[in-house]
Amino acid sequence: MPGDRTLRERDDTSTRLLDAAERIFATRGIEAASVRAITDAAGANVAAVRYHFGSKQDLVKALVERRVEEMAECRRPLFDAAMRRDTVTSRDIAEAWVRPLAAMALDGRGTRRAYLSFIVVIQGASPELRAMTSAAFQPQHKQFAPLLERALPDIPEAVRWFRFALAAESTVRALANLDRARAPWTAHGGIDDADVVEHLVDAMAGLLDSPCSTPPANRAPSAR
Amino acid sequence: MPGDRTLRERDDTSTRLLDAAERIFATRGIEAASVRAITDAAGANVAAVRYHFGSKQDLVKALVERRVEEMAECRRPLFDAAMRRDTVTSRDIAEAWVRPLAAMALDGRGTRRAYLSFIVVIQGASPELRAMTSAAFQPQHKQFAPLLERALPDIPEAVRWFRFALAAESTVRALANLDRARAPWTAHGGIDDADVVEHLVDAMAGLLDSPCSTPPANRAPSAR
DNA sequence: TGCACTGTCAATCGATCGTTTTAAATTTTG
DNA sequence: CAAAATTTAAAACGATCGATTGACAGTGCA
Repeated sequence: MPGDRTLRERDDTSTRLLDAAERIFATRGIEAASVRAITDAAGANVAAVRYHFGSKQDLVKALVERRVEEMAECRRPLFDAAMRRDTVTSRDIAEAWVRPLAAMALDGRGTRRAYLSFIVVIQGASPELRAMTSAAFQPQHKQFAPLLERALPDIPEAVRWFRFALAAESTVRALANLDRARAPWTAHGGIDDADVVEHLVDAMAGLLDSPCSTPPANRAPSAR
Repeated sequence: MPGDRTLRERDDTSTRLLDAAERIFATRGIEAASVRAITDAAGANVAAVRYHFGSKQDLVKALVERRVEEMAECRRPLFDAAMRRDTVTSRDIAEAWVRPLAAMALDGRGTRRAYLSFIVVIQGASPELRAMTSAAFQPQHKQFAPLLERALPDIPEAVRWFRFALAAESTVRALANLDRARAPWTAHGGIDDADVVEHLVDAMAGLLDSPCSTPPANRAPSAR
């Protein structure tokens, strides 16, 4: 069955552009990667970007959205299982967050390995692209709120969310470094990629579980 | 005493260039910030960058090194006090790492507040600038190794260092966001800047202290 | 006063960027 | 097959970039 889009990856110019862009953006950064470098790698003409996507920025948007739903579906069973538990632990949350990211970072199909690095470099790009990316992943973030409330009832809500956001971004960056040229800043010496995932789960769980040293009532407790 | 360089900040063209560059690099990123935007903000000519520093990249290097020693001196008393303790805790390590960074991020003098953001945007720049920055801060990283060994004797060394590098980079980024336009990704809703520092210490301590789920002997224990 | 040095300036270099136009080639469709 | 729609290709546009030049003004010293 030729043209089957579910099992076999397509080989359109459009798809080749997306794959080349995902890889080159991830390694060089958004601004440093010229559209000519991308079209050359894809074996296409410079004008192909305008024809298929509109502009360089629209190409970035298409790249972000290409895999958002894929990751949401990967996370859903983990997340639902955690929601169904009687007692939710920080480790449950950490696994539901990290595992789907790790699946993407360690995937061998196509250019999926580069996706997290691509998402990370967007955070260093224009505010408009940052906002677009955050909006695309916001649903997957927000759904963790009830889990956090059940796992960390003694932590103030603002601190809960601060910790989750901190750990969430940190794990994304750490997993992105598996594909990217490792930042010397976070050079994990001699740890297998698979073990990095386990250590990230440990780290995120420990970060969330840490006792809160500041008094919970910094603002006057409203009545009661 | 005119020209006193220890108490009063200078107002050279060179200094004005450094200050303007620190602020503009931090907000726009290294590549997106043109030397013309910097020289305009500094009230100088485009050629001033070449004359005083050599090139745009040399300007970045000069900016990094301007405050490295300043932060090392700020950290030294905290670090030495931790070294002199009989028992070292993860919280001691977290404070010795975070406090000097927070002092820089919350400083009101000059453009110091922008320095951490500037360091962060370098991590998204060229590999050469990244390597240069990492080398500049490497001494301050490496000195934590003996503290980590004493505080976390049951954690494998590679995991210890992985966790420290992860927490160290994460706290830098979080504190940089206090100056920068907050990334929506890590929007800390309604937490004072001073409280963010305390929450970061808690988070880093918890991250370091987390139990290690992977067996310590992944590689065969050599003899003994 | 004459000279060397430091610092600043306007002007411009070559290169590269994202984008656009126009037309040819290809595929689809009637 | 022929017309229509889709896709690709070459060429160039205007803009901006970092880097560089050479002239000009201020300074301190002989």
